[in-house]
Amino acid sequence: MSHFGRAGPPDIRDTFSLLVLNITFRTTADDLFPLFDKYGKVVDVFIPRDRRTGESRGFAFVRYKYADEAQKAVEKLDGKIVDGREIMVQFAKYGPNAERIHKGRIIETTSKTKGRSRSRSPRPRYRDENRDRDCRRRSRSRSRERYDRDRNRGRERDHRRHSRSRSASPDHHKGRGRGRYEDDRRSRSRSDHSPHPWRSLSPRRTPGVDSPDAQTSNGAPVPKTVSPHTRVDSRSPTPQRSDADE
DNA sequence: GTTGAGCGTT
Repeated sequence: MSHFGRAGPPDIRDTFSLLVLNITFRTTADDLFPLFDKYGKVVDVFIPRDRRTGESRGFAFVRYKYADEAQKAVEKLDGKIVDGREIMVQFAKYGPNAERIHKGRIIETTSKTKGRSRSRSPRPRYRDENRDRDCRRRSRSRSRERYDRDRNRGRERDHRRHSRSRSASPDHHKGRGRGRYEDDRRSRSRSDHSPHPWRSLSPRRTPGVDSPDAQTSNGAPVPKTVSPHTRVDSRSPTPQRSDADE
């Protein structure tokens, strides 16, 4: 009973799962256990963490033995400042198994409440009036993007391997982008440095005849067929890419 | 070393 989650689900017969959100990434199950255990009998505390980094995802699941205690903990701990962050405690909606949830929901209002005869709303909506709104409004940033991207990458990694390896991959973009970037940079560098070297030189050096002079003056094979098209240079070395890419 | 919407493991 020291490490929750390590031993897996101990016993979920009549336990109520509470979802603790907005907890710090440093908060561990051991830190939440005493906190939640104070308000009721906590059978298990599990904090889903990343498999790659092992860091907490920012939410934890607290399993209570009795619904009344769980409800009490929700009311008491919801909005409590833990580790400098306001945590949000609410009943878990989605569970590892749908059956469990179905049962949990029923149990939530029939198992232990039958003796209490207390009609409490299974849905903690009361906290949506002042807490949720404030909490959501107070913080919302690009973190979701990062997580979303991370999750997609880890999950769709297999999928992408099977179907498509190229599309919108930052990794690929970087690996291959370098080659293209070099070309692009080369062409752009020229463009930036001198947008039209032959042009400014041709008309000035040999007004009236720029074709023959441009060739020898620049020293580079620059026929009139490719004068204003600077991109052709960068696209030339990668013809298949353009075909496969788009 | 970081981040902040949401829903879980042997």
